[in-house]
Amino acid sequence: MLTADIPPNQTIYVKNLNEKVKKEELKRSLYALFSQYGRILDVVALKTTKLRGQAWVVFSEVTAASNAVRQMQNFPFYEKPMRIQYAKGKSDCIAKADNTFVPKDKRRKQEEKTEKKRDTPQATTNGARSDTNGAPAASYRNGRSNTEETTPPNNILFVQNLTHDTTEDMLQLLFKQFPGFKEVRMIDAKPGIAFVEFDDDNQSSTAMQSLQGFKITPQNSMAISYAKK
DNA sequence: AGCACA
Repeated sequence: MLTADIPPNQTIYVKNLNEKVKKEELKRSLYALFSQYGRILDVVALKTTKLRGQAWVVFSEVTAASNAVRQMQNFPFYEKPMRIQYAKGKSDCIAKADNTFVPKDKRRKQEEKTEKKRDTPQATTNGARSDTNGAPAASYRNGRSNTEETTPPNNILFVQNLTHDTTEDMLQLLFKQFPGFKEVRMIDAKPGIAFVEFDDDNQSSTAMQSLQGFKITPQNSMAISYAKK
């Protein structure tokens, strides 16, 4: 009965939204509002009778979702207090990145008790996301959002959420347009990520800001952070 | 109230 016994999910489910707001505007506003908590990979909203007034916001990190659930709870949004929970299932855009995406035909009994995945994505080389996991953290402050508050600047960027067929050449095309670009490095054993090196921190930062969230496919946005030293 | 990805 407790609506809070849903396990953490990098996607949040938002309800009690003002149904008069048009879908595109709603999505843009949700994106803007929740961006302060981390990288948003997707926002889903449908206006069907069953689904209006609700939306899903997909973050690149579960910790971002956790902070959003806590801190934006009851936030007055278009005159109505948002009700936020973790989503019950995995978003398609995540499943696609996972390679666990199942088209809607086998969707019936996918009740496999998530046993041991051999491709244990355990390798969160991502960088110790020392997010405030339990502490209310600085309340959302509007304005210049410093989304990269976790890892100190580095001339090397860490790129995540790439599709598994992304090549160094593709990334080079994107990053070489920025001054100071040196090289792209990928690791065969770890598909989906890459390191991109620049001459200095300022140049890497510029590239990061410009390409942050860049969609390599309609449903895959690159998540860029500084590499760990 | 309502948990999807047209």
